[in-house]
Amino acid sequence: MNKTTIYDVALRAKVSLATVSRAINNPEKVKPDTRERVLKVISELGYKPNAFARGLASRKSTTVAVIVPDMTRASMAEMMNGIADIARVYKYTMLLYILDHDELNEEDMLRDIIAAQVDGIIYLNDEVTADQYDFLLTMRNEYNIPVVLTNTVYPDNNELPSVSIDYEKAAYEMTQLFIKEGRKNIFMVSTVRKYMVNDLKESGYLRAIEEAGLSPKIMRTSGRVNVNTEHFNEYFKNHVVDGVIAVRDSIAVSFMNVARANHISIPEKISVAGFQNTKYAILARPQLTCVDVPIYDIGAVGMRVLTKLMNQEEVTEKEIVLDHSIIKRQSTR
Amino acid sequence: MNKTTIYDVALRAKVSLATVSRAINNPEKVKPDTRERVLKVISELGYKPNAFARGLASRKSTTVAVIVPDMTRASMAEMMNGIADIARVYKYTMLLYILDHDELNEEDMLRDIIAAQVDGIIYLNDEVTADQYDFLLTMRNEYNIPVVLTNTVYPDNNELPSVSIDYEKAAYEMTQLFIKEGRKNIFMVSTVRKYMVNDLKESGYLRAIEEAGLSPKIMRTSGRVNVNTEHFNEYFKNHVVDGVIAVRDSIAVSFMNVARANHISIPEKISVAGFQNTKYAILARPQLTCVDVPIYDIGAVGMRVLTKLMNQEEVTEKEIVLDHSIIKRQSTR
DNA sequence: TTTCTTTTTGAAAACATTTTCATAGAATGT
DNA sequence: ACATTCTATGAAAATGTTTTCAAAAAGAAA
Repeated sequence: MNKTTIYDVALRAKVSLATVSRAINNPEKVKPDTRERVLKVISELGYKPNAFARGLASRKSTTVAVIVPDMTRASMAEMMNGIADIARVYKYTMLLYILDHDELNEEDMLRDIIAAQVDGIIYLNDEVTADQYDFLLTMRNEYNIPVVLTNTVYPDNNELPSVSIDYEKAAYEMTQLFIKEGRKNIFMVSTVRKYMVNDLKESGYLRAIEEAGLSPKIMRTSGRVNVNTEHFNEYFKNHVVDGVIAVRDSIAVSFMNVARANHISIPEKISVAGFQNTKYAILARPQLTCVDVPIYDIGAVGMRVLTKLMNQEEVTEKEIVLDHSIIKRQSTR
Repeated sequence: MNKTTIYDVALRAKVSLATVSRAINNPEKVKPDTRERVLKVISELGYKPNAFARGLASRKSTTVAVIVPDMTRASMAEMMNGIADIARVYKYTMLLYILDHDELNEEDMLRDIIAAQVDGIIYLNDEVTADQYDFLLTMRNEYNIPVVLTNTVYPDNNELPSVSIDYEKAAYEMTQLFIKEGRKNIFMVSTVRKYMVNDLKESGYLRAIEEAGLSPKIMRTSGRVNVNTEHFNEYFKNHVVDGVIAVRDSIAVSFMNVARANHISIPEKISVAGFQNTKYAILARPQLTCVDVPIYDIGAVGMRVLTKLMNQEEVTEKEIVLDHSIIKRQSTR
């Protein structure tokens, strides 16, 4: 068992506890030779301060809460990697809260998070409900815990810092691309369930369509593959279509499958594009044109911003927008 | 700020700290009416014990370390969901350790984990190196922290409990299926990099092939899509093939793409199958036959076993094997 | 030197719990 | 009614740090 405490170190280095503690946390406050002596003993003994005692005494945890609605969403894993890499650099530990079927049981979680005394919260979601936003605001304002949103923006309120891309613009550009290709009947395939980011994509699409004097056509389907396959078959029987921009890669691929089944060639008859640049896009045939979202970077930058906030450093930008790009592949011409 | 401490509760309920603590942690040791009175005050005040003080005093953390090699592997997310759901039920908090490029920096992590005083460790990986296994054994044997492996087994040593499926058998069955279809030149496409689970799949494949008196053909490729596409083109120019069993869905899909590009029809000419039953399998055309691995359950059961171990309950089975099934789709006939 | 700052250090308090030990009171047995 | 066991409670110790405050040591200024 690891029983090495700060006492052991102090004893062996012939200094007091206070000095050991300082040697670790405020090295500049202890004379160079004693500091070195202490540090040497620490490494000899393999001493590591007990996280609980430390947290209790300092009222700091060097822990951040990572709140995730649903791990299975494709973007989450990559974003987590970004967060983890930065957290490692700054020596933060991650406490993971996966929401229960998207339910944020505020009572419980609030208590948990308070009890854990996390130093910061990073919220990973393409969607924030008003309740959830309120909850996060409470955490920040009442409990003084910095909060960063990644891959989301909350409309009409940028009180909480966020890191994302400009989804509106991305959709706008993608739509323009379709228009330049001469497409006239461009559909946006969005989700039935409302997501903030999808709203942004829709409005970018609408802006481009209106500018071009075309008529907007938004179809909403389920994110579930087997459901939307049926739905596509039904829907496009009655509609003329020569372009489809889906809010997710997987939906785009799903549409391409339906098109192939109906012997409609892509991209000759219909151009198709998606969002995110996942593995689905590359494995699909034809390979899918899509908006590349720098998901890893969003996580990494989000965590970096959080470290700044936790150290009371000034954060100049509240709403950080990273660059996206459009990756042209074979599903458009 | 949340300043409600156990003192406030004690004062208001007119009992001592000890009683409050007991009312929370050992309800049976306090008289029903006092208990109720205390609990009532607790909820009135919204009191939640400080996790640090609690951890410090009790030397327990109700926290488990979840060690993940790389979040982006498709199975991780779903497994995490399983773990999280069970952790929630048993009120455990998850500390997430994502390895740095698969490197387990033992020194650091060991210290971290010790310092955090986690009550248990759950290790998510389809691969455990000897070093990593030693590390985990140390944690268990020297520091008395229970460890559970999920989706892995370590050959020739089942000291540490594990939860997985029988990959050997699954591969064996899949290969038999191909043989029954009359396939003679069945390839197993595995990874260049060695993974324990892939070794198991290979040996299941070999067993079936040998039983049938066919000659085994194992090809190893990269997991990276763009790399293996090239590789497939090259390799199968010089080989007769009528069956391909890939160790991952994505590799199988990747192979199907190459086959299509070469106008080889699936499943007429070649049967193809994968492992895991991911979304790739469903989005692919033809849809992919594959082994369904109950990934969520593996996580959930793993976590459940860990809770038992943490509570010193007896765990009868050390090596838990969950059921798999073969899902037949259009890529086999 | 002597005095005044500044730096470095240690003693002790604070952090918020759980747990041990002792004791008062209630319940049980005789 | 008395002795004995059991139950419910509180006082105080223990957990392992950080931080405050005061004092000692060192350095600078006179």
